[in-house]
Amino acid sequence: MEKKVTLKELAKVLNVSVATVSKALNDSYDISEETKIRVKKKAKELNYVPNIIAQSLKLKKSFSLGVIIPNITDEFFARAVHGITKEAKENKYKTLISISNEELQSERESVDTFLNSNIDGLLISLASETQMKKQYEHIKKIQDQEIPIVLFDRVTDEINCDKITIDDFKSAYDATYFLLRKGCKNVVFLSTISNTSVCELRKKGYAQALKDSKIKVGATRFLEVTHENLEIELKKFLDHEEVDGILGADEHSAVASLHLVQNLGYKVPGQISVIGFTNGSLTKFTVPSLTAISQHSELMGKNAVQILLSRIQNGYLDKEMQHKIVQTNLIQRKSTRSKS
Amino acid sequence: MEKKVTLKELAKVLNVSVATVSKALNDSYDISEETKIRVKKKAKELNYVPNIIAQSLKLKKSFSLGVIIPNITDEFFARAVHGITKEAKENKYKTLISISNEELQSERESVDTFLNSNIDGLLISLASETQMKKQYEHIKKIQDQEIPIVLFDRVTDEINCDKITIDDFKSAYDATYFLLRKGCKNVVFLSTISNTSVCELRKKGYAQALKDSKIKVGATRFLEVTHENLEIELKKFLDHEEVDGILGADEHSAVASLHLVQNLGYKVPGQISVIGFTNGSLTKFTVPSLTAISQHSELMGKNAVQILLSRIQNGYLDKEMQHKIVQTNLIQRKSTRSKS
DNA sequence: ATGAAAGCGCTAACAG
DNA sequence: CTGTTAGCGCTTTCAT
Repeated sequence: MEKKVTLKELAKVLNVSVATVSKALNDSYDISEETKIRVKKKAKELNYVPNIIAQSLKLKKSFSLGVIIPNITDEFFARAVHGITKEAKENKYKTLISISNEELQSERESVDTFLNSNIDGLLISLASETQMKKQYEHIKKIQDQEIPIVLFDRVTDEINCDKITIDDFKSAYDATYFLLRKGCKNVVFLSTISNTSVCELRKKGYAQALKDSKIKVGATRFLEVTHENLEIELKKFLDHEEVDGILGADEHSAVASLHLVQNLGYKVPGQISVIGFTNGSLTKFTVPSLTAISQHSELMGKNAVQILLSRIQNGYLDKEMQHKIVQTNLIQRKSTRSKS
Repeated sequence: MEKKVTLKELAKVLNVSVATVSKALNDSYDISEETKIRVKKKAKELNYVPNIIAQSLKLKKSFSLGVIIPNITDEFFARAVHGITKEAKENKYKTLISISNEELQSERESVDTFLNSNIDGLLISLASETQMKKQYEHIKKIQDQEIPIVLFDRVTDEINCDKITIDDFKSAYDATYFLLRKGCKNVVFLSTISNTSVCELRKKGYAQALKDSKIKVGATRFLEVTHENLEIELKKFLDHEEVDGILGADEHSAVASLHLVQNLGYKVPGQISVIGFTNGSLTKFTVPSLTAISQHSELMGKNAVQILLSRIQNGYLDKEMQHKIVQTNLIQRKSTRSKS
């Protein structure tokens, strides 16, 4: 085993003090060019790598960011994580990932772990249970330590911190409007992500679009289901109600409903049009391909890190908390009619 | 800001030494029951949390595992990460995640980061570029430090460490055999994950199944493409060749080909049957639903952590390296004929 | 049963 | 420009 070389050893070999070596390596002002070069050369030669743990202890800074996401199989979050890890890496930060599985308790545990790991900042998208129960003391606990937080996607007004989301209201509004413009009159809102802030905002956007419609359209109808009962609930619903458009609040509800209604004999988009949030990599392989709202999740992750790092570097209360909006766009495919 | 309480402060409040507090909290033998209780009570009262950084420095152990995966949008890896983080958390280990994006250089950088973060162990699924170029010095560098490694899914014989995979050969063999049994005669092997160990093994399994066939079947045909050119290459291929079965080496190739061949007018499963590796959550929503090989990726992640932790706890060279095989199974859906 | 002291590897006053 | 010293928070011998 190749033993790790420390500052002390470097110092001995170079016949200087530990302090000098440390300063030289950190490009301190008060070290001569000459010795800097000498030290750096030797450091490279002996394959010196600084011990981050020791640095952390001394500097009270761990160069690590905590990340908590509700789940990772949803491609939205998978891509967000990709953006996050990439941007963090480029800034020499490590990322500690924790998946809450939509559970409040799990989120609390992660916070505790992160807290005694001395993370420098936290990125979190809230679990549905957390949003439903409106329990945020664990988040406040982080803020008590003056550790900056960036909430992304699933946010709440009850926490004062930087935030980044899409414009859920507007995106849903636009998508609904799009369906109406194509001639749909009876659009239903379908979701498997009840109790999340994004779902609530999307519901409002959808409702407002119906309300603003100049032509007469059906009432607002919300169908909130789970992955498990989606099929049975939607079927029941279709038995009673006239439906010619579905707005899926998440990728799963869109893909699953697209599948189901066709199995039930409806033509898509002939009789029913479907639009879904989240433009996952498989949406283009459904039959027909799915019209979807692209959320640019990777970009959101990247921006979230940037905001967090700037907060870390400039101090906790440097300036007003910001809420950044990432643009979305509607990718038109074949699950919606092409003309009214 | 609520200041963090340290051992020193606890000691002062309790009128004992720092050493005593530390030992009491760690349930050391040579502390009286009485003081243990007293100390623990006070610790809880003052909300004491140990500083892991300091512990790490002292114990030369960071309680963190490094994880490197080739990508995260592939549901196989997303689920594996889920299994990993969950199992690690239950054992009080943190997970540092890095995505190599299939690039060797990125893998190297991650290794360096991990190395000076003093990870206690590494979980890695190799990037395709790494496997293609057979460059493993960065991995050896980890082993030089006697940090245990578990290779999962994408492995190589050139690294002596614990491994966990599915039986790629057998799974492909069985899937191919399944197609033949259903009457397919001209099965093509389609992959977008060329240059990976898993792809090579699956190719061999497929080839062997054709070879072992008692009835006369077409020759082995491998079609290795990228996400980008899959469509054009497969189309070209179908123009010249007779095909009544497709074995997709990865989810993407299966889903994309299922989609394409139907667009080209073939009936599935009437004229062409399709099987894919990785039983992602959307495969059941393709039309027709996709027969797939379930890889139990979450379980694989969990087991990988267990193996790694046992190696960490029992020492680097405790016993022979093991190669664990996770069972797969074929989920029969509608993209393959139901009888011959 | 408890405590004093050393030290993990590093940084940063401060002194020279 | 360089070195001495103290100390980050913790664990662990070794005395007592």
